Amino acid sequence: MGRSPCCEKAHTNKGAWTKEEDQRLINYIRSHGEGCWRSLPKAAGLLRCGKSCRLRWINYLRPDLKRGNFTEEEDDLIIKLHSLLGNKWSLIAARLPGRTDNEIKNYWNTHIKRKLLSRGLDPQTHRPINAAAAAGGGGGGSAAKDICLDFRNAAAPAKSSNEKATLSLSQEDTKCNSGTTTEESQSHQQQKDDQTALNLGLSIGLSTAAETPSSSNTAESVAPPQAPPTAAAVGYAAMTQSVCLCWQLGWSPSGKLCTKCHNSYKWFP
DNA sequence: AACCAGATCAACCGCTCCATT
DNA sequence: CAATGGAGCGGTTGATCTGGT
Repeated sequence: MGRSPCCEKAHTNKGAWTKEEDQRLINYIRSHGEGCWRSLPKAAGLLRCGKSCRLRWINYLRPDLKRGNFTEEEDDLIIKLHSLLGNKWSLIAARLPGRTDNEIKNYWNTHIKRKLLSRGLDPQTHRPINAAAAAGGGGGGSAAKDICLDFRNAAAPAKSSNEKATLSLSQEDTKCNSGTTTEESQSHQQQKDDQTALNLGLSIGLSTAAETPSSSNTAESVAPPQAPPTAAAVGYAAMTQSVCLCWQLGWSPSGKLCTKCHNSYKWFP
């Protein structure tokens, strides 16, 4: 059944790249650009798998790579992004110019994990380790679950009629944490600070055609629909319909939406 | 100097996603 | 609509480096 292998394994080199191979790849991409990776090795005269060429180029040879140690700012940004996105290294890398997903992944596993552990935080959930254990059982899920999507509260009488179906990760909006120990409260405070500093303008597009907002959509301007749904309405919608979560993180050049959202929110290009 | 353990990072592997046919 | 193939992603591996004994 399977598909043909991505390359002829019998005739490909493996392991570390030689200078000559690097040079061949660089020369080829300089003159032809990044085209079809599958056919590139042959065209470039390399006995390598296309995937291997792609990886080598992206992770090591690309001219715009920033080599060297990560700065404190980059550290913090990675932690914040990871708390929101989980192990979506490519998305995280997209926010760090000159850094690759592989580099960030390695850095996370070797440095940041330890850093968070030393702060008493679970690297996966970004919650205090005690709380993570207490929340326990199946609670070892991805960090992305940290984002509070608690529509049960929304279904209750709304605190404010202006509540929107928009996730802006400010302190007020992250109500899921409930740590109580001193250690927890310290790291909780840290977490709050982190989240306060970063507003990625996450938005939730309910997959209903009932709303037709008219503003443009950018990371900074995730405007509510003209007549914002009440929290109760949002909660009701969430309970009665499938919810489509489109994260408008603001860095996708294509800004693609799922088909449902695209159809529902007609103001998107 | 020799050995070992832990840390680091480049590269591989298998899988999924998505466009095309 | 299903099959196919290429690209990309995330997890894992293994070679190399570094620091401690």
